[in-house]
Amino acid sequence: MDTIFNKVDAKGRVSLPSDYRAIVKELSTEIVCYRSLTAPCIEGCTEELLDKLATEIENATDFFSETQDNLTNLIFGDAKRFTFDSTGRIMLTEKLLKHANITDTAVFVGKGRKFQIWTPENWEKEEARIRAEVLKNRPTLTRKTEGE
Amino acid sequence: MDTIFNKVDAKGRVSLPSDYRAIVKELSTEIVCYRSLTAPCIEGCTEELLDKLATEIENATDFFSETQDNLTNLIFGDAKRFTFDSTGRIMLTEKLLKHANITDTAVFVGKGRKFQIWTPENWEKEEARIRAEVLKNRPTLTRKTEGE
DNA sequence: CTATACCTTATGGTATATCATGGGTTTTTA
DNA sequence: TAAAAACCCATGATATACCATAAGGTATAG
Repeated sequence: MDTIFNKVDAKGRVSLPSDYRAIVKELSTEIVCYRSLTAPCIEGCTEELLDKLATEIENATDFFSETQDNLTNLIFGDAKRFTFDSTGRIMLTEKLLKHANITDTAVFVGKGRKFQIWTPENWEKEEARIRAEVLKNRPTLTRKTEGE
Repeated sequence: MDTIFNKVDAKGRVSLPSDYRAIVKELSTEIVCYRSLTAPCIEGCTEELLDKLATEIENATDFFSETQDNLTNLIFGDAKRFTFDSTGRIMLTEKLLKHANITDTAVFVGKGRKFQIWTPENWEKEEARIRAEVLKNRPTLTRKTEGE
């Protein structure tokens, strides 16, 4: 949850927001990050969730389907474990940082069970885009959410 | 639940009205707040309610769908947990206060399972708008009740 | 019926704990 | 052996927890 702006220092270190850490901490001290398939940002989650995603893909698509191959290749070929130190920092790789265009500031955006990391500029644009998009389709959304 | 005016101090602290707290207190001491999509106000609810919404979205859309991506970003990127202390206060963030234009007074308005926080001025306008809306529909309402 | 005592709630202030961030040192590895 | 990564400690800022006071409301006793 929440959106948090943290600095990336000269060594490439960045603090994982404490709220984010809290979710993982009980189990371990590591998360998994990979390049987003659809946006110029990094995605992160627990390894547990990624495993779950793997089985979901296996169930959802044909065993021999090209789609499954592509998705698994893209995500699992890219995913890398990051352990955070006693102060809660991780060191992102060049590949990830470059994909998201991050240099000195990382924006952590909560997504429930996973999160994303953006540059301030790109996130600002993305947020505006989403808001416009959702407002346009609001009737549908309202019907769905009003169910509860 | 009625409408309650509370002060916001220099640090952004504001007392959650006791009636509102009572609903949550049995379970926990925290609520979730986020910017309203459609109005200049803050919305609040229990985390439970937000989780429910999240699972609904997960069920209604598939993992890689753009809709799911948009909704989870919008909801969880914006929402933040607020734990209230022994005196029942929470500390609202700059982002939330700014969105609602709140400086020194917060108006709490009950909305069933959730609530809203307005400035006195904006709430006055909103209430007038709602009243006008209801009056517009009054003929229909009257015919219905006269039938009994 | 009124006045007082008690309880709840809001609000102001303060201290403590937590977190993000910077720098230095050691250990690993390429 | 040089560079990078893991580890450790220091510090300033900030949020959180706690205490004290004030105000309003209710119940009970006189």
